[in-house]
Amino acid sequence: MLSKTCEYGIRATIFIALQSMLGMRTSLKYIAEEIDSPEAFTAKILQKLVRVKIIESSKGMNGGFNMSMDRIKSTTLSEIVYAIDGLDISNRCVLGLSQCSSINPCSVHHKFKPVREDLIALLTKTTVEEMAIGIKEKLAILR
Amino acid sequence: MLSKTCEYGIRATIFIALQSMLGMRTSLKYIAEEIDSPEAFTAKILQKLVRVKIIESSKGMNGGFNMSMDRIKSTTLSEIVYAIDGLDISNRCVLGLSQCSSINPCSVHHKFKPVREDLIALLTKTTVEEMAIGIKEKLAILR
DNA sequence: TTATATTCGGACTCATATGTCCTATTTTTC
DNA sequence: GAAAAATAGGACATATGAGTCCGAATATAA
Ligand code: FES
Ligand code: FES
Repeated sequence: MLSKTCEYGIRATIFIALQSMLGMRTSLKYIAEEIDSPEAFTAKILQKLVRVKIIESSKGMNGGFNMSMDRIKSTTLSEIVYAIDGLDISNRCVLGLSQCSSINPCSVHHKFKPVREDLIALLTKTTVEEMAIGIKEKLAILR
Repeated sequence: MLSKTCEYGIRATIFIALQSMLGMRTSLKYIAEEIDSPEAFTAKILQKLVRVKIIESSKGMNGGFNMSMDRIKSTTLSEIVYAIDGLDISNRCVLGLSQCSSINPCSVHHKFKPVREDLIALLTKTTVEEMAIGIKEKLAILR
């Protein structure tokens, strides 16, 4: 469904947002511990998220990653997924046809379309803020 | 979502079913042409489907693959997916937590659960027969 | 019985995803 | 200015998924 890269990326973003909401910058090391991910690999993913400006980083002592309140409120799951895994999740034919189209549909296209639309709605409507609050309120976990 | 192996496996099964409904056994070569898949790789996938008895094979001249009318009617998409990709699609946490559970949910569990249930319903309720008829009626394509 | 057409299955290759390591760069603290 | 603490980024390593090759087994037809 999602690549591991993407899974780590989402969990890391949620944790960074949570810390940012408490006014704190977070180090890679702490992030990797808290989301139970390989540190060096997570570093690569965070670099990517910095480049697309979903999160911010600062080097040096007391450096680390953070997210602006604006970004926390406006960033949706879909942006993270698209940045890391691309558009396949919204576009790709379930049966692997080179194009997914209602005009030349595969054998499950018509049944699958609404399910996929629900999935896309989930991604585009779920904000990082919402997820971070879920963690804060202990309604969800990150590891 | 589905592995390529699984995509090829499903498309091959649909085509074998279609041919079986016309009373014909189908050779690997013809299957690979019709579903636009690499022949040797498809062979491996079909071997697996034979082992789990979703399709049948016979060697030698005029050999090939076929499916009993019983199997065509009773086999669902989910059986093919589970046989090839395993249960991950129904079980795995979207955010990669080691367990997906409502008691210790990840940040999207509650929103994702109904979508996944719809997906599982799609898989368990869609029969090979239904898909083969769709191809026969030219309502869907295989390549 | 021999030639031919087919699947079976093991060993291999290739591509991509996942993950590690090491050095450079930047920033803060002393 | 030097030491320390952090991210950046390239090169490398490993695992898995995707795909190929080839000989063995089997069935049919002449
Ligand atoms: S054509 Fe296959 S999902 Fe749309
Ligand atoms: S816990 Fe993540 S999807 Fe259920």
